[in-house]
Amino acid sequence: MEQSKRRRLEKAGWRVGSSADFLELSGVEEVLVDMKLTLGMRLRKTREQHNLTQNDLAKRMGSSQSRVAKMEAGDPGVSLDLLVQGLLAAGATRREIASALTTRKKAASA
Amino acid sequence: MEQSKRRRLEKAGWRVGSSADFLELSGVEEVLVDMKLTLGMRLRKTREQHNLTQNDLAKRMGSSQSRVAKMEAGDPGVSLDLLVQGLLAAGATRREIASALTTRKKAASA
DNA sequence: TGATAATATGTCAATAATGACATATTAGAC
DNA sequence: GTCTAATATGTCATTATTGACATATTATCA
Repeated sequence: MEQSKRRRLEKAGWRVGSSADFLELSGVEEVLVDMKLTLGMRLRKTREQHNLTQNDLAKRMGSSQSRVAKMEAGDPGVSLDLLVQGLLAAGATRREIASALTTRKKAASA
Repeated sequence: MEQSKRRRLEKAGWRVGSSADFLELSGVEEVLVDMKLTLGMRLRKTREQHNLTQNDLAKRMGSSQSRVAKMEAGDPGVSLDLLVQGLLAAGATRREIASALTTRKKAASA
C-alpha cells in the first residue's frame, strides 16, 4: 500500500491491512510494446492509403527511409513520439491515432 | 506531389499538375506538444484519483519524483513513451489514454 | 534474363531523454 | 510561527533514440 493512499484511508477511518489491489496493473511494458506494434501497422496502412513511399514520408518528417521501415516493422528502438509524428505526417488525424491505440493488434501467428 | 502518388494517378489516367492537397498537414510538432500537455494533465488526474504521490508513482515506474513532476508539468524533455508508461503505472486503462489523446487540452489562459 | 523502384536490415556518430540528486517552493497540521 | 509531506526546478552522467548511410532483399515490368 502506498503512503498517500494509506494516509487518506486511515484518515477516513479505514483499517488498511495488506491489500491485493492494483491487480490490473501488470504488464506496462507489454502494453507499451503492443501499442507500438499497433501504431506501426497503422502507419503503414495510412501511408499506403495516401500513396506515399517510405521515402516520401521520411522526407516529410525530416527522417530517412530506413527509419520509416523500422517504425512500420515495430523495431524496439523506435519511440512513440516518432510513431505519432509519422502518423501525423502521413495524414492520420488525432482521432485516428487514438482509435488505433485501443485497437488490439492483429497477431501474426506462425 | 509525391513520387508514388503521381505514379499511381498517372497510371490511372489522371493528369496530375500542381496540387494543394495535404493542406491539413501542418503543425505536426504543435499537435505532438499538445498531446503531451494533455497526457500530462491526465496523468496528474489519474494519479490523484488513485491516491498516489509523485513519489509513489515514481517508484512504481522505476523513476524519480522529479521526473514525474516534469511529466505532469508538460516539460519539453519528456517523451510520449514515458507519459504513457506513467499513465499505465498510475492505473489508467488503454482506453482512457486513447480518450485523453483526443481531448483537447484545457487552456490555462492568463 | 536485366533494370528499376520499394522496402528491409545493420551500423554508427550525434543528439535527446533518463534517473538521480540537491534544493527550492508550497501546503497543511499543529 | 514550526514541522512535515508533497511538489517544483535545475543539473548532470548514463542510456536510448535519432538520421544517415551502405547494402540486402523483394517485387514489377519489359
